[in-house]
Amino acid sequence: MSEETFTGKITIRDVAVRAGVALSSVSRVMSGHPDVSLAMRARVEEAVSTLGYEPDLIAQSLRSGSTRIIGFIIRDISNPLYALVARACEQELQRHGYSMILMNSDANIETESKNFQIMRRRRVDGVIASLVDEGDPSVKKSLISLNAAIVLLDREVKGIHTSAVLTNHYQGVYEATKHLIDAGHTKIGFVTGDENVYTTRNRMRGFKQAFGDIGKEIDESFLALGGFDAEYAFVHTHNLMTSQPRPTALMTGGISSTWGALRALKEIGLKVGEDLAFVALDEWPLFDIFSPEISCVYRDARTIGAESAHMMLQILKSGVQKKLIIETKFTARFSSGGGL
Amino acid sequence: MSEETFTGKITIRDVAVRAGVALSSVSRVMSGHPDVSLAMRARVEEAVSTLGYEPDLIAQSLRSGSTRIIGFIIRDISNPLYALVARACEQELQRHGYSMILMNSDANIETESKNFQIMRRRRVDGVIASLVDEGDPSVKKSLISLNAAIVLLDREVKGIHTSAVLTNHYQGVYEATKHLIDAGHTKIGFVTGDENVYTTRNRMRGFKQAFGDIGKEIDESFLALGGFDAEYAFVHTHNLMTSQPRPTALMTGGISSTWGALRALKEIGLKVGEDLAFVALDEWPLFDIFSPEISCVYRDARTIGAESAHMMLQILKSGVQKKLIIETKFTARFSSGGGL
DNA sequence: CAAAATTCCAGAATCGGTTCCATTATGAGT
DNA sequence: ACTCATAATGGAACCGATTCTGGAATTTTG
Repeated sequence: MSEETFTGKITIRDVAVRAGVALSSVSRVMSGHPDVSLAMRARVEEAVSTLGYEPDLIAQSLRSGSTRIIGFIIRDISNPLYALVARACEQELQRHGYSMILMNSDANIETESKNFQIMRRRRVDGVIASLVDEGDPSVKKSLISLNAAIVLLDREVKGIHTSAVLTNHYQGVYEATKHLIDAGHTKIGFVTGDENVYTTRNRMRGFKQAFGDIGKEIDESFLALGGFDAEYAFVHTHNLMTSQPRPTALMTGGISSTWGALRALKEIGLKVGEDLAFVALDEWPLFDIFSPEISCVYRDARTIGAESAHMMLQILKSGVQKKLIIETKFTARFSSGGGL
Repeated sequence: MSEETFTGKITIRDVAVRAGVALSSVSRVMSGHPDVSLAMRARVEEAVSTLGYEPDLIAQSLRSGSTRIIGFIIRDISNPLYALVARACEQELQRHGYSMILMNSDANIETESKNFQIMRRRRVDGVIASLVDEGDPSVKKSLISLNAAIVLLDREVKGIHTSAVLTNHYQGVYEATKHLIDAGHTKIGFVTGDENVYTTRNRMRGFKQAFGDIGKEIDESFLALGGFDAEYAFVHTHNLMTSQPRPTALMTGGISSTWGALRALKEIGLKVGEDLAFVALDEWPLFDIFSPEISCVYRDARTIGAESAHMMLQILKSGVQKKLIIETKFTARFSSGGGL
């Protein structure tokens, strides 16, 4: 009685002593090994429940080589889209007995590299990541030396075969651009991150295709593909919209970019849906209370999160790697009118 | 050469062999123990760098008893305020060699309880948590049996002394309410979560105080304190604003509540700042591009995150527990006008 | 009823480190 | 030169589990 009250940490040893059996027998009972008699099972279970024994996951990890931890590396969890992905992913992992270690790379390739190193040293079973820059030479090394399962989020690394959840931005952006072109726009600004990631390249494909359809080239001077952060979008939206000639329509890729751009437009005094046509790529849950309503290309973040977890679990269980494409959908609202 | 290329995992043993010294010596060099000669240090370091040895954190954890992992349990990471807290916290922990395991309790007391159990079994060094319900009997047990450092976010648990980062909601809500009362409002609706958490109780104190100042009691029928989720806020805002008599002003506590309430108002067709005065408790980063602009009570999420990490590190280092109060600030904008 | 097969369990090795202890080599003190 | 303190090192125990091996007890078989 008094022992149970005061003992700091109950180990398998304590259980073995209490039940009067060997360590190995306790282990067998706990893991459901067949070589266990009914009497043995009963004795051990009695001891386990009265002592309140809970196996130590650290010790199990060391011995088994599996930590049941999945790393999750993204640019910034405070981006609502990533937050939704992370949440859905974590729930799904939790359900299968895995925990998630979260790290923000902060759009910094060195931070990301360190994150991978820590994941490696922590011996995580896998990493789900949205890389800062697919092309950086350090990335390939990080992924290989990680020595764990990998699922990429909207990324492709040349020369390495990994599972990935990709988004069909192409379709949504194509439709959005076509929508603008059909309305009469040809001077369309585009503010988003660098082409060193799949996301931007895939979006640009859709953008170019829509122009190609009418036999036109895009005007490079209306492009600002330098960063996903709000600050970059703010500055370049400001520049674009105060230059001559200025775009009559604007697309922004990523929620932070959209935020930065909308701030710039507000400061300049341009009203979306009136003074210019505006389309956001990636929708954010609270967009629906915006006024005027924002036209956007939607993708389901929850599905992305849940599917990335599934793919991870599948690799861990059966080694099967695959790519999954998530569809996007353009919805025209008030903001993509006007501007002409 | 060929060994280095093919070997799967390099252990301290490999290093010891390569350097021709004992395991314990390698360990001493790695940990910076003083009992190491210059020659020894050089030999070991040579071996370490040519083999690319990295100590295994699992093994270190098992032996040392410290995992250098901090658990982070919140209702929902997709709440932007929590996301900002988590991000700042993670950065600060990372900087000091700690990693963060993230878990969403999903506003569910049982999920939260399981989360604590897993944290315990993973032997995390500490947990930073925003509890679902301070009063639930299981919570106290969870916290005690966790056997780790604890920092609570905006929570107080009776009978347990823990560190905590608290917010002075009182002041901000008091000012906001006074602002509405001064404008002539007496029928003020309040939609937020349950009083089983410090956050709501502290907010209600400010709310009541402002009424007390003018010798009035609050009207309980305008209160809806049942949940922080958007759905609850949507339903109860709808109810409140379509009943007779209806409030002329509305306050919502928490970003999800604000979202749900704004959706309901939009659906009903009531314009904030005109048809009713509106104040949001908790501001989120993208508020600034809203139109009309929302009056709100602000608290700095980044500071909360960074400070919670600091407090955690301090407990771990020196065992010092303390409470910290974060101030709030009410800013009147367009939305809190009108309604009369 | 003896031999063979089965069932069940204890003991030891192992995962990859850290740390205590004993031992040897070195230098200082007288 | 001899003792004593000090510095540096190797060896072994240990953290808390899992799993392999071998043997005892029990059951099946000829």
